[in-house]
Amino acid sequence: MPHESPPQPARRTRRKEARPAEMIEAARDLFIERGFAATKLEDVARRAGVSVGLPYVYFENKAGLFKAVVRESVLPNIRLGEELLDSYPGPTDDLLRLIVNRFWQMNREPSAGLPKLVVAEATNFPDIARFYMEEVVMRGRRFFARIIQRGIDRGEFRPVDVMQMARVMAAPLSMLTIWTHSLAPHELDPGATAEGFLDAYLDLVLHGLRAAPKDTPDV
Amino acid sequence: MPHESPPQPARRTRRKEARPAEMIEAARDLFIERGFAATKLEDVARRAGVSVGLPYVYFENKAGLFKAVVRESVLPNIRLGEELLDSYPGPTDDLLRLIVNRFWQMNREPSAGLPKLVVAEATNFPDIARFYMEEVVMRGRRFFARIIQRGIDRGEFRPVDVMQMARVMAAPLSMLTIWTHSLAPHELDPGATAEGFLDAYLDLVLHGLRAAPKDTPDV
DNA sequence: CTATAGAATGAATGTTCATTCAATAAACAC
DNA sequence: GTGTTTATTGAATGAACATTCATTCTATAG
Repeated sequence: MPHESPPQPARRTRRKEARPAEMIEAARDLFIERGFAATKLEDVARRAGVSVGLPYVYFENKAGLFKAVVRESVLPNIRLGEELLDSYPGPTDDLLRLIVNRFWQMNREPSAGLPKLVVAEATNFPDIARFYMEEVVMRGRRFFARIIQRGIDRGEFRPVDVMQMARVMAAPLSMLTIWTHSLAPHELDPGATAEGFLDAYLDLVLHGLRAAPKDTPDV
Repeated sequence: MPHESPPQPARRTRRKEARPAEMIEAARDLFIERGFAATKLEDVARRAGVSVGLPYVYFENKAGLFKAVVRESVLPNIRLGEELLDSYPGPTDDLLRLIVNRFWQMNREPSAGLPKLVVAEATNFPDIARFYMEEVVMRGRRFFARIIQRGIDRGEFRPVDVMQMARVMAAPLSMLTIWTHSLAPHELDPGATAEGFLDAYLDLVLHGLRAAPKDTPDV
């Protein structure tokens, strides 16, 4: 008989640094798909390519892993749009279009399932809910508030209650993200695409905020 | 010693007709609060005032109870707004304001937590997801589409992609409902009320759909 | 008042996991 | 090579929980 197992990555490799991230990623995907309670740690371990016992070396327990998932998945995606907002010189219309485009790209990443997960588990994990409120929700509101304020300051948008309008503007995008990871796979209307939704969203928002209704261009 | 237990409802009463509804209600509240997997049937039974075994007399198992919860909780609240839409004679602006008011009232009922529950469990219960898509989502979209079409037909709203805009218009309301049963209890901004949200929502939508931008009133 | 049907109970069962930890084997020092 | 450290394993443990069903009790008929 010739040699054995050349392509297999050799079980029991020691990679102390890479393990936590790999387990967090595996846990994130399964928690998002099935929810916290319905996810077995054994499945997480299998997907991460480790044994059942290893998560307990790096995390206190299942809840600790969950908290790590939320904390680690939240931070990366936050600064992207904020930089854009600060540097963009053109009209706020176009800025918003650009931001929606970036959002649409981000929405395809696996971590985009987090909002659904957090919403589903908020009651069972109050400290995670608080963390998410501070780090994501409040930050997101301020982000949209700044965009609206920018439009008002430049005379492009009419004056509105900026903080409330920020919440309303964020809502359809949050809903789209949650939707993508829940009911979207069971969509019955072939025309109900994310692109169509975002087009209509921009249409409504830009018309709804526009300052000087002097002309009425089509679409 | 005088008599015993006059106010107690006497354990082991036989009420074949009332039991299912009572267990469904108890299950609904707990499923919404904790999620399906994290809810113990023993807790459901206790809250419904029955023994652990009784749910299995009326439902096949825990999943069967879950499905009954969704099916029973969905139907009641649907026709309310549709009747209003058919009978209302005035401007579509006012009709929408009225509908949002009714929605706001419905949002306080316990069954308003269903969207969050369905979204959270959609992946684990595909047939429930399909049912909900048909009975609630599609119906809701058609409802909003009819409102928009009504406004366009009456010359009050500008022409838009009606089906897409219906989805966008429904999104903030769905989001508010989900929000109420997830992160709202951890709100950090005292000004972030549901009323303020709905005011801004109406403000945005009515300006965003308005047909003839001849004047620019405040508010 | 007694008998019968069937609604309701709750102790018992079996399974499904989260969690533990003694054993194993990479990696590295010498 | 040999010894030491420690990352990793996976069988074993025990608790939690869904589900069952023989028994108990209520309501109603006769």
